[in-house]
Amino acid sequence: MTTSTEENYLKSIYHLSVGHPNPVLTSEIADSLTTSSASVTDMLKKLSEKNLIEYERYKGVRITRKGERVALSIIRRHRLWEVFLTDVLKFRWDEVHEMAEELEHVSSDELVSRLDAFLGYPKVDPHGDPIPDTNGKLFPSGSLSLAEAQTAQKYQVSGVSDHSAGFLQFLQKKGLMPGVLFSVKEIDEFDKSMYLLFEDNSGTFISHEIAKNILMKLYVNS
Amino acid sequence: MTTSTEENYLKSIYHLSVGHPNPVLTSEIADSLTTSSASVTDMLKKLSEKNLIEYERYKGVRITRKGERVALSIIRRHRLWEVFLTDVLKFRWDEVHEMAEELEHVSSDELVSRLDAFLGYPKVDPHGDPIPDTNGKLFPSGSLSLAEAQTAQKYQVSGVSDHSAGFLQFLQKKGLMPGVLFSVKEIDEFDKSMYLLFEDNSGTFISHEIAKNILMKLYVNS
DNA sequence: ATAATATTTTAGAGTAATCTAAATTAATTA
DNA sequence: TAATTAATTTAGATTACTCTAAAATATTAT
Ligand SMILES: [Mn+2]
Ligand SMILES: [Mn+2]
Ligand SMILES: [Mn+2]
Ligand SMILES: [Mn+2]
Repeated sequence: MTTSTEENYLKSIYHLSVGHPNPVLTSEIADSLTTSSASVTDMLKKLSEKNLIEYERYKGVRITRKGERVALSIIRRHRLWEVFLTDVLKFRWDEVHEMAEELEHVSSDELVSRLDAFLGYPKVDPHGDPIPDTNGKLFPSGSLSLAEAQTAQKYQVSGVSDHSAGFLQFLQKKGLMPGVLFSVKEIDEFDKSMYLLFEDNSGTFISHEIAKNILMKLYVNS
Repeated sequence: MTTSTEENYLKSIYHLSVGHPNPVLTSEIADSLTTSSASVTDMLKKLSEKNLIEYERYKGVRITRKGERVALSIIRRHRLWEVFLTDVLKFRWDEVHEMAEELEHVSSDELVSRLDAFLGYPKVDPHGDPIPDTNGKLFPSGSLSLAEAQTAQKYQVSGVSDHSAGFLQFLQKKGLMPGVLFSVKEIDEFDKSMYLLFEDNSGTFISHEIAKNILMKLYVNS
């Protein structure tokens, strides 16, 4: 039905769409897939023909419900495989993306659903991104940026908005992985840098630029 | 380096080669991959160019050491994924082949080696076929056909030579899976059909045609 | 509003894999 | 040995995806 290439395009278009009401531009897709605009135009015609996107030349592209369903199913597979790679095969969170990029195209639905069950129906992937359910429903995590954190509050790291291997390795080193509890001891009023305090009373210093790419939630004792 | 298609061709050529000293014929490859002879000829030229096979037109094809190494690495991946699918995700042995056929092309070597470790370094796949090691070494199982079984001997099912889903389901029903112990109660002198006796004193009847496609080993108490 | 610039599309071509039909070569039969 | 049959290869097309360069359209600046 859909080729791996079509799936990658749909995923890219979906990710570029979410939270942006305007149509996605040809050049944005080309950038995100590191391919030429000419190739993108060809593919847009093909996806449009299959009613997976709405495409008007020179006007950009909007994903349809049908296209979104395909995109979410690939995203589900991608994130479930990432959980498998970290939790079961013990890969680091900065190593799993490339492998999941291949595994997500393995076509069996039954395989995905058994994998989901084996992993214990995880809600988020190793980067804190939510895993769509079988019906393509995605529950928003309600996270906010660490840059918005206040002192005298307890927070929990819930994800990242920069997924690059370098950034992930940096956070690993700092101990800022999803799940980790912390409070903000001090915020510098000039450059907005922060000193974070962990549960064990150790701490770490992070710049505002870094903080912007870390997601967190207010932590409430259960 | 090698595309999925090239890998499938090499695997097919390898399987058709093993135990047959004569070169593999174009038509045999076409049959085994259900493709046209014209397509096979094209691919043979390409694989020959890459020194993965030795090809002389009209004379058939022989796999090189280099080609064999690639084939064995794909076979290793295929069989390890099959173990994962049966042992971990609890698929039946007749369901796993098609999925493994896709998973075997996922390229990460580190993934394969972690999977191997997670599975406990299995020696054989769910169908009793041996799993090549990292260096592409394949230890022959030393199995023989159930058709050669004698009465008053204790045997263990060790594999199959027919891998079709129908045959596997049939054996499942009969309780003749790899690992099962049995002895032969009776062999009909006219049609060579057999009555097999299991450990729990239950038994089953099988024709000579079926027996030929079941592999076994003499069982010695440890 | 016109010109300059940026973006997008089209044109034309290439690679990988596939097919059918025709031509070639090999094997079998008479 | 010659004719017939079978197997294999070549020729010519097709589909999916990609590229560069040129043409078309849209946006921005003067
Ligand atoms: Mn992908
Ligand atoms: Mn992820
Ligand atoms: Mn395969
Ligand atoms: Mn197998």
